Amino acid sequence: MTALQSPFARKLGAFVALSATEITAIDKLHARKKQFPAGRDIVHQGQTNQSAYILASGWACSYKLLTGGTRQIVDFQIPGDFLGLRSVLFRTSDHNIEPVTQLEASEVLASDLLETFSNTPRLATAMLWAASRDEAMVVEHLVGIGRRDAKERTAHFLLELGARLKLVGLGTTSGYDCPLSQYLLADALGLSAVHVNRVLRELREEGLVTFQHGHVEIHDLDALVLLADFDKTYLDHDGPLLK
Amino acid sequence: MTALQSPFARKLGAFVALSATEITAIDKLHARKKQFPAGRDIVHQGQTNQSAYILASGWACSYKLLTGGTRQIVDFQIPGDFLGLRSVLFRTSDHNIEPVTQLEASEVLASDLLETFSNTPRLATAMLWAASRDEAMVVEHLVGIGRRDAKERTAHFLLELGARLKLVGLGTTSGYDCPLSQYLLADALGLSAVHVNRVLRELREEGLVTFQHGHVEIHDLDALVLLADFDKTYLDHDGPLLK
DNA sequence: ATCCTGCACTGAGGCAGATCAGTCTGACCG
DNA sequence: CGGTCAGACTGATCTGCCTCAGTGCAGGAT
Repeated sequence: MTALQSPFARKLGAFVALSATEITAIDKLHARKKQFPAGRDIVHQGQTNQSAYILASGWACSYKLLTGGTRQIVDFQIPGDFLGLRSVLFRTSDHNIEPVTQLEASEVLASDLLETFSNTPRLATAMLWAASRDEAMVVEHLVGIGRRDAKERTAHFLLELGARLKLVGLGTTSGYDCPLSQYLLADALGLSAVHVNRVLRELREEGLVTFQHGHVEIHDLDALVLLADFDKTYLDHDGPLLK
Repeated sequence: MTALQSPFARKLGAFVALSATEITAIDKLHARKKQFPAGRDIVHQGQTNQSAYILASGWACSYKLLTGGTRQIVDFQIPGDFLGLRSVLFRTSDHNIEPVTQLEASEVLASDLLETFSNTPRLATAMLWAASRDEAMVVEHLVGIGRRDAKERTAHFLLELGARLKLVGLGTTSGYDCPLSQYLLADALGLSAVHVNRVLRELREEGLVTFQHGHVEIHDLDALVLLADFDKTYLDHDGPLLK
């Protein structure tokens, strides 16, 4: 797989039209491929001098732990996503990253990243773009948890995930495979697992969307978008923004 | 006021040691100073080709509106903060920005920003740093709204605000001036104004913190930090990270 | 001097969603 | 082949916070 076809390069290319030199620089970031088993955290809160990773295959989630044992999942990462950018920019990590499935990722050292920025500065701009998109998603989650009720929130979550997966070719408008358990969903949506179960049943019984056996099937996209007050402009745009 | 003394330059300087050329570039971004009255939005959701602003004095808030009329305030901005970065990076804004007080800000056009990045690339890296810090704050709010109860959340909010203001010289460990009404607080914390009032009273009666007449007075920092499970590492670090 | 408006503040009652305490199913295993 | 273990699922009960419907007070307008 060449860099241009890697999900990560495709994502950056959507923001900044990439030159041959820049593609080579991205290639170099992919040098150190590693495998991780599901369930064992690869980054811990408070850990210092941590590497970052570019996710090639599998799903991960980033979460924060509170004293009291509860956790809040901030976001899920899918292939092409950058893991732990903040852990390397600041020297210490403020969150944990746990593989949801077995996963394959390229390790990126802090020095690699800063060197890449200094040699191919447009990639720093591209990363700023990508980070801003991630921030927009976190903001959307914040709004969801603060102001949407359980059903709207769940619907919104499933729609956003679908839109993201479609962008990297892992889903269609009508559905996608999703390895998340209801427990993980609960930790992300700020609900109890019990309630997630109930809400999923309601959405299913109303003929909007089915999430069973690791597969999400969207039956009535329009009704779902309406229910969730979903606006995908924050994920989407056409063509590189910087030539 | 020279750029080095402007809160914005001070903030970027905390991430990347700035050269004379870079300081001049920041100076140029401050060329177009503007005034805005309190209460009238300066950026609207869905607006395209919007400028960004560097806040020189006064407070603002960024929020999202939901169909249904409720809003969620995502964050407050204080002097030195960058307003509407996402509105210029993506061509359309996904949020609103409202001045909380009368404010003074320098307008930054999308072209100015991209030109600055291309001429002084290290500033793109510095902005990536600043944006990541902002994201860390949004993540902290997400965790707060998802997993902290009203009292913890309010305490955490007041502590974070204090830490941020201290960094730009507008507050001390024992207190700071704060022009936010309980209604604004409610919109930010995902509570009703009524409940904010109750929580503030409880915090006051327990001798932890007083918020009255536009001033926050922290009486028992340690107890407050304990209650809120507050960890300021995500805001703090010593010295530029990139020489 | 009084009215008016905005903000702080209070109590009663209701509901969304949590918690508890289970059952049921299918996958894996010795 | 039964044992066990994780995840999906359910009903009963509890609770945090909201909503509604107010009062009190200060500063500015008339």
